Amino acid sequence: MPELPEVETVVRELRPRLKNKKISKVEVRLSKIVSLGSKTVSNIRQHSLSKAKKFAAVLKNKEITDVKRRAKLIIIDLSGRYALLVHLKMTGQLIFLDKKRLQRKIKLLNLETFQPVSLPSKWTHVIFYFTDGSKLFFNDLRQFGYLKLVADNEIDQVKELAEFGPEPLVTNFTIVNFVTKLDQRPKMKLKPFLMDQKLVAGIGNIYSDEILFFAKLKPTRTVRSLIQSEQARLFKGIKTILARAVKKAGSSVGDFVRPSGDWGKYGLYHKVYGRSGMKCFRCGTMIKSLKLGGRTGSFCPKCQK
DNA sequence: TATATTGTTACACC
DNA sequence: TGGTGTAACAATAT
Repeated sequence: MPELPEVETVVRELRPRLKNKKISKVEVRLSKIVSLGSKTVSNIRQHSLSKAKKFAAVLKNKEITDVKRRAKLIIIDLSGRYALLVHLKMTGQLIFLDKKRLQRKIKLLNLETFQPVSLPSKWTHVIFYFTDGSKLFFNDLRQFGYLKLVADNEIDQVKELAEFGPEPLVTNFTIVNFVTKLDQRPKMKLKPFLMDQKLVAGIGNIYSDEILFFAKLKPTRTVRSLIQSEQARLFKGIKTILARAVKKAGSSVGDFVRPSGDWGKYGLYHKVYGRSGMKCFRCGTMIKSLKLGGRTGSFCPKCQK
């Protein structure tokens, strides 16, 4: 499940590979995955083209100038004042294969079945072809992810981009900013608070569980109930856990793989996520699971107060 | 076959 | 008006 650390990993590994590459062709195999901003559409002269054809037509011959991240959204900057927004949602993948690896017909391991799969697979919905012979594959088992092509002058109108809260890992996100956010939502429970993209950007189910274990706080505690030292621990937890996870290239839970096909290694360090029914590494108590707002979370009933 | 999965949004309620 | 909580939605595997 790609959250901030996984998306950051994808961006860091794609940036040097994609920068200055020229797109020679885009193949859209499932049109519901792609969309275009209204200004982008109005720039296209051939009105009769299908959405997928328009998408491919605009991208053809564009160069990639940068690859960035905001919250869990990947932003691929393009020449000609366009940007491609990519959201991986639950099961999206971006896999990059250069000419050499394509020729060797390298097979990637499916994380559920551990069977080798070659690309494109039945879950490959969009393929980017570059002029140097390399390819970028967008795969998505659940088909919840999307690729949205927008013009630079309409990027501010992308609602989700405008509404994201602060980036937790930037240095000017301080405890003071964080407490301001806490004060805005006194009644919320801690886990849903952490997962709200408008309050702090980029945290999902895995890292909310891990951050709360680090901070020794129960997911069901209300924001209002936190004393100052607990607010500080929670803030420290956000910074520490996310930074460690980025360092380990994220967690390969579910379908997440890096653009190289390699796994993220932070899953080895999970203390509570996915450990329901197992013993707490710290105190030996059985890790419990709970449902909050329809989401399953795990916590240690003894370590987290 | 019913269920679980997640980020996001729609909507009801106060 | 806006904070809050819940349900619904997308598609698939098991």
